[in-house]
Amino acid sequence: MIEPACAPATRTAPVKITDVAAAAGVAPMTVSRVINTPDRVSPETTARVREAIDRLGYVPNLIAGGLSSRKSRMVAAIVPTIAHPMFASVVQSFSASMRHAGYQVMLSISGYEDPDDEALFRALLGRRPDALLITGSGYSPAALQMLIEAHIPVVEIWDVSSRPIDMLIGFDHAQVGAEVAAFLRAKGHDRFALLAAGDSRALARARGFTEAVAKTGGTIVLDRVVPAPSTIAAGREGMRALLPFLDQRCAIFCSSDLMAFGVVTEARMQGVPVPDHLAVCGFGNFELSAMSEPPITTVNLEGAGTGRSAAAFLLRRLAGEGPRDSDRVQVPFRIIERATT
Amino acid sequence: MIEPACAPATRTAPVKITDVAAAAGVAPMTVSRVINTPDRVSPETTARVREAIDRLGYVPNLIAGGLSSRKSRMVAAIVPTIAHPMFASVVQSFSASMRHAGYQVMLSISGYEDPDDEALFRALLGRRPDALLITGSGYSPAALQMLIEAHIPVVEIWDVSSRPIDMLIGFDHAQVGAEVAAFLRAKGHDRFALLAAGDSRALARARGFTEAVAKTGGTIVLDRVVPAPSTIAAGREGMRALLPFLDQRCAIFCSSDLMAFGVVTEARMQGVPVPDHLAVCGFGNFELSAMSEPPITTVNLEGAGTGRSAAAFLLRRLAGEGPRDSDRVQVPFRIIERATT
DNA sequence: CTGAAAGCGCTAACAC
DNA sequence: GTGTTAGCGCTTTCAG
Repeated sequence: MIEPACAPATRTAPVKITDVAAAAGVAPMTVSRVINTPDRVSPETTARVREAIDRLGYVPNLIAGGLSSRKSRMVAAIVPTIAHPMFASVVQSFSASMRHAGYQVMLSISGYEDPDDEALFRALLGRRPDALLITGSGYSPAALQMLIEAHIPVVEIWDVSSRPIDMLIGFDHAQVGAEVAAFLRAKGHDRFALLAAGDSRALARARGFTEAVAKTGGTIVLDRVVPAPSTIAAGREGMRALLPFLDQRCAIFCSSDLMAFGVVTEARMQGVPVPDHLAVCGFGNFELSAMSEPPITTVNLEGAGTGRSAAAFLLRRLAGEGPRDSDRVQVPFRIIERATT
Repeated sequence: MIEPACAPATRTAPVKITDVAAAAGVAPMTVSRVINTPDRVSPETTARVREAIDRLGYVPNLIAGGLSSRKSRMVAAIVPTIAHPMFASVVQSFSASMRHAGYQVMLSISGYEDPDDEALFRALLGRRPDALLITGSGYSPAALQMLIEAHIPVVEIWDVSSRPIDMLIGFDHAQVGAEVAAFLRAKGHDRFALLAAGDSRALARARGFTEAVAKTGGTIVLDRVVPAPSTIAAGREGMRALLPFLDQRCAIFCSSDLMAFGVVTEARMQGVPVPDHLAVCGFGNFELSAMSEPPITTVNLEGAGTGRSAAAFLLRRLAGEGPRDSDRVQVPFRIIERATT
């Protein structure tokens, strides 16, 4: 005959610190110490309190504790999407690191065009996160002002901003575009196409690409912008739009590997030889670009590394350390040449 | 000459409800009413209070409010990963729906093998979420007991459990496997291979597939399990492992579209005709399976629909409505036939 | 090492 | 419509 470990739920009220204290015959404060600073309590008392905690199934109310201690042990994170491997891995590694340190992540997926960033920030800051991770720039001055007034550590990722609020882990998207252009130019191309999602970072990469092409005397034969986020379908359509310009050799830079894969796939369908007649470069180094055939040339960014670094930055500040020069870092990116260029 | 809208940060203490009340010449409670129940305050008072709120940049402390009202307006969500389009879209649609209703999502990415689900639940429940979304089964009895004792609405997604805690939106993974087997059998196959990730749901699909194959007199020539999560690379490797068995026609069921894409890609490399010599079926209906060439036969599941439904279920409960029979629903799935079968 | 008192910032419940 | 009082459940601070 198996008896349930706990009495049936006759008591519906959640057990609180005073219940545990009464059961263990100590003051509430002692229960609090057992949980938060165990080394300041005698072993015997600790044992008695622990037993009461287990027996009653006490789960401390961190909300109440946070109000009192003015520490929520929560951090907020804002990303435009998690549908893209890049941001998914940033979020995944960031929340793993934060959770490991005892912080819970409140995630906000803002989308690409944010109608009301002030409302979003209010909803987040109202929960009094101890720190904040935000993606890129493009927020309104009023919204940014709210962040500043919140007086919490903020790390911006994914984009170098002209005026970082606090900490920063990003790179210059225009520079990526310029380097891809230089890379393709060095491979002998002089006719280029551009396939970009309509978000500000992708557009910055496109701009950098266009300018570098112009500077070196190349031509842009097609400059196509599609609504963010980028998709394989957009890549295939883009390739079809490019067909009329393929009377001569050409190189295309896509704002993500998804698009690049779409271009390569459609090129194969249409009988366009890659890379001989059309060179393709993606962005993001997703598993797809490495594992599809032909493997696709792309730009690598350490998504997981960015998430971990962002967590490390915030945790250092949360541990009480002050600002440093090294709080603003450039994430290294590099072109990974594969079979499509 | 442009003056900053706010005075420089001389005051570092965060503004609270009493500050606003003093500035507007009303009681704190009135400020609270302006924010939470505006129709119970006269227009003149409202205007005065609003002005003070804006001028001081007041952001209500929802933590304190929550402690008092015993509502956190936060919900916790646990998913094994967000790296897969399926879960990414569930999380995305779920959090959009919840945010729309004023709830913030605390996201926990548990991974596939959870070493300590009790610690995870404690960390989450300690923040007193108003509701909880969890993925699948596989939690320890002690951990599940914590959920029950939390007395909050819980929705389980993605899996039908033998003993649902509360609400449920899922499907029977073994049944998916069985239906895929029947589908392939009807297409004349009698030799089968299986490529599964090592998580419990993928294994359930594999089991259903195997059993159905056995029942109808087919043969499993290869049954390969790889560590979760599934990847394109695992698909390519799986295909190479299958090569020795391809002296005769064969059909393979993969536990995700990523793997199926890997199989198809490697098959092309190896000169194995798809679907004539090898039929391939994936799972998940990611964009990749629809947009790659050849498009891949797969099983469709409404990820975004699941997230929305889960949110709707929880919101209905949070609005005070009681349990219903319809709180447990089967998500429809269906096989989408494309060019690989 | 342990306890008592006094809040944290807000809202429920009850006056007026 | 508005104000007052009394907590929410915990931790800070200060005494023992």
